[in-house]
Amino acid sequence: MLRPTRQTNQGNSAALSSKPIKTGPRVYEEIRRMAMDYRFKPNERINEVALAARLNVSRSPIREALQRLVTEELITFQTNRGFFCRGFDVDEIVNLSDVRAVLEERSVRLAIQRASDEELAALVDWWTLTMARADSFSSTELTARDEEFHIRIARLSGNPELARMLEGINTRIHFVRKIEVEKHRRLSTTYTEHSEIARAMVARDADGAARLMHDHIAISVADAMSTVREGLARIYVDVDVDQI
Amino acid sequence: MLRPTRQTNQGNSAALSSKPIKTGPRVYEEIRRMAMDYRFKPNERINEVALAARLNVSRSPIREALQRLVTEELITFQTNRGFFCRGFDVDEIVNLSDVRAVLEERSVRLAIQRASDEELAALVDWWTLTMARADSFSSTELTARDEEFHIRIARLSGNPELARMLEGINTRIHFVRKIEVEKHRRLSTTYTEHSEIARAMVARDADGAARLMHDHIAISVADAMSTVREGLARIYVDVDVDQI
DNA sequence: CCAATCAGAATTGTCGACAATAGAAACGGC
DNA sequence: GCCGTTTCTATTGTCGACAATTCTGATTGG
Repeated sequence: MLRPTRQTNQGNSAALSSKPIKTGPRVYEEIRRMAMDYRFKPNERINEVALAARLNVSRSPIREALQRLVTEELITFQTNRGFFCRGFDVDEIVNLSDVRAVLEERSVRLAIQRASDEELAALVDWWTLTMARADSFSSTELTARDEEFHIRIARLSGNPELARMLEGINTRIHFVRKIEVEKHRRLSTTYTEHSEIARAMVARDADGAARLMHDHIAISVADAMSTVREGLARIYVDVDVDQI
Repeated sequence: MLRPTRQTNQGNSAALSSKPIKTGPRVYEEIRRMAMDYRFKPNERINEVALAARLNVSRSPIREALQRLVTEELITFQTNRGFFCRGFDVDEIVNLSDVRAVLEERSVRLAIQRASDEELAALVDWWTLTMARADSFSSTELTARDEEFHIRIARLSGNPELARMLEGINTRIHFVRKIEVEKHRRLSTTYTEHSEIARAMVARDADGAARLMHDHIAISVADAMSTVREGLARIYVDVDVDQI
C-alpha cells in the first residue's frame, strides 16, 4: 500500500492540497502539532518509519523535524534508541509556570513602557470583542485566543527574544492550557482577568498590571496535579480516528 | 581527495580519537562550538557539503545538527536557500541581556530560598578558589568559569526549566561574554561582583542578591555597541588555521 | 517458576544518488 | 554601457539502501 513507485517530489499529500507546499516545513508543523496535542502518548517511543509512512515522506525530513522539536523540548531523544514523546509531569508544569510568570511580568512592564496608546486601545478592543463572542467559540478556538492575548502583549514589549521564549513556553504548555480553559469556562474567570490586565495597561499602571499578570499565571501545585490528572485521562481515552 | 572509498562507519576522524564516538552527537557539538565562537562569519551562508567534508561525514548528520541549532537560535534557515550564521547585532544582545537579567534574578531568589547552607558555602569556596587562580587562566577558561558561576546558581534554584533557558541564553551570548571578560580582566570587577552576590546568598539576603545580580548583568546600549564593535573586529581578523 | 542467554526481527544511523531549486555567468537587445 | 533573458553550474531537498544497534521473545538451565 501507499504509493510503491517513486514520486517526483511534488504529488505528495495525495491531491489533498493543490498548493505545492514544501514537505519539510509541512512535516515539521504537522509533527509539532501532534506533539503539542499529545497525539503521542507520554514517554512513548516514536517510530520513524511509521511516522514517515503516515505523512507520506521518507525518514529524512521526519528526523530533521524531530531534531528541531528536541531542542524545543517537545520530544526527547536517546542515541541509538530514537525519539520519545515528552512526559506529562506535574513538576515540569509548575516549573514552566514559574518561569512564565516572571517573563510575562517583564512583558507587561515593557509593553506599558513602550506601547502607544493606540496599540493598547486596540488590545482592549480586540479582547472585548473576543469576550462578546466567547460563547460561539470552541475550546480549541478559545485556547488560541487566550494564547494570542499573551502573545500580543509580548510583541508590544518590543523585545523579540522575550516574545520568542514565551512562545516556546506556550507551545509546551498548550495542552495544559487547553484543559484549564475548559475548566475555567464554567467559571469564566479567565476572561475578566484578561480585561483587568488590559485596563491596567491602558492606565499605565505597571505595578498593578504586573501583579495581576502574576496572579493570573501563578498555579498552585494542587491545581497542577488536578490538571495533570484530567490531562492523562484525555490522553489515554481519545482515539486516533484519522487513518488517512 | 578526502577518502573516496566508502568507510565502514567507524574509522572517521582519522584515528585521532581512538574511542568510537558517535558521529551524530560529535558533529552537533562541533558545529555548535563553531557557531558559538563565530567561526562562521555573521549572515554567511553555511555550505553543507563543505562542512560535511570538513567533518568527514555525510550531509545527513550535518543537516540534523543544523536543524537543532536553528531552534537554539545559533543559526538561521531559509527554505531552499539553506543555513546561515546568525547575525551579530546590538539589539539582540541588549534584548537577551534584559531577559537574562530577569531570569537570573529569579534564579538567585529561588536558590536563596531552596539551597542548603552547605551548597551555598560550596559556591563561595569554589569562587574564592577560582579568583585565587584567576591569573593562571586563559580568557577562554575564565569565561567558562564565569558561565559556570551563573549556571551553578541556576542549578541551585531547583528549577531545571529556568536553568535550561539560562543555558540557552549563555550559548548565544558566549562570544559577547568572552569579550567582556577580557575587557573586565583589566578592571577585574567581575570577580568581586560574583563574590558579593555569593556573600549575599549566604546571608540569605534575597533582595540584595537580586539587586546585585541585576546590576551585574545589566548592560548599557553603549557598552553593547562597543562590545559589538570589538567582536566584529575579531570575527573578521582571526584566520582559520586548522586545515587538517 | 524465574533468570540468563542467545537467535531473529525491528529500528536507528549514515551514506550516496538524483531531482528540484537557487545562483552565477554568458548573452543579446537597446 | 546597462538591463533583462537564458543557459549553465552549484547547492539544497528528499529518497532508498545498507550496516550497526537495540529490542523481542523463545529457549535453556537452575
